[in-house]
Formats: sequence, structure tokens, C-alpha cells
Amino acid sequence: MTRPAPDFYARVYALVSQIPPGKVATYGQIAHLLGQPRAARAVGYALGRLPSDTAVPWHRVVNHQGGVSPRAIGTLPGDHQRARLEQEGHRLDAAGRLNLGRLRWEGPVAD
DNA sequence: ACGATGACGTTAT
DNA sequence: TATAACGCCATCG
Repeated sequence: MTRPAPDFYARVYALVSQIPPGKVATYGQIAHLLGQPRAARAVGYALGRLPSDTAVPWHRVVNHQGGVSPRAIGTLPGDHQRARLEQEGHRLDAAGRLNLGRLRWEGPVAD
């Protein structure tokens, strides 16, 4: 299949943009969906390069623990990300972690 | 082209 | 269960 393999960034943005509201995905999940289960770091790097006026719901992407990566705090509105997640109806526990087993995005429906 | 960085993940202690 | 170290891939200088 002649897949228009665009840059890794574009793939991450496209995939994250397909995450429906009320659900979240981990960097590893995104990387895995891209066919590179070990490129979780690259995925996070791609989101880090996202502009402030991006339409990509990057705030729905969390780490494998289900929480906002502390490294984002200070560089980007990481604190805002958590508030945004709660705003979407996500339930965070006292540890500030989401219940991935319940909110984890299954990925795009194979069409 | 090379070396260092980074919004991660997994395994071991 | 929490903390620590290593490995992974892609991008930037």
C-alpha cells in the first residue's frame, strides 16, 4: 500500500487530532499506532514542537501513568492541561492520574 | 554527518 | 507500590 508516509510529526498530529473527546491516549499508544511502539519519546517530542495555536488536542495525550508529564510544566501550560482534562470530564485521582483502563482511546476505527 | 536533547516506556531493585 | 537506571526513536544545533 502506497501509504503517503508523511513526516513523523504529521502522523502524530493527525492521530492525536483523531482522539475523540472524553478519551485519552498515551505516547506509547500513539507511537504504537504509528507502527513504532518504541518511538514514544519521538511522539512526545513532536507534541512539544506544536505551536500554541494548534488545533491538535495534545492535552489528551498523557504518559503511561495517566498523568501530565512534569517536564511539560514550566515549558508549556502543563497545569492547564490537567485543568483541561478535568474540563472534558476526565476523572483524576488524588495522585493526579487518570483511569486509563477506562478512558484509554482504542485508536481510530479501522476503516 | 555527529553529538546531544527530550511532553516516554520497560525492567530491575 | 515507589524510585532508579537503561533503552528507544526522531529531531535539533
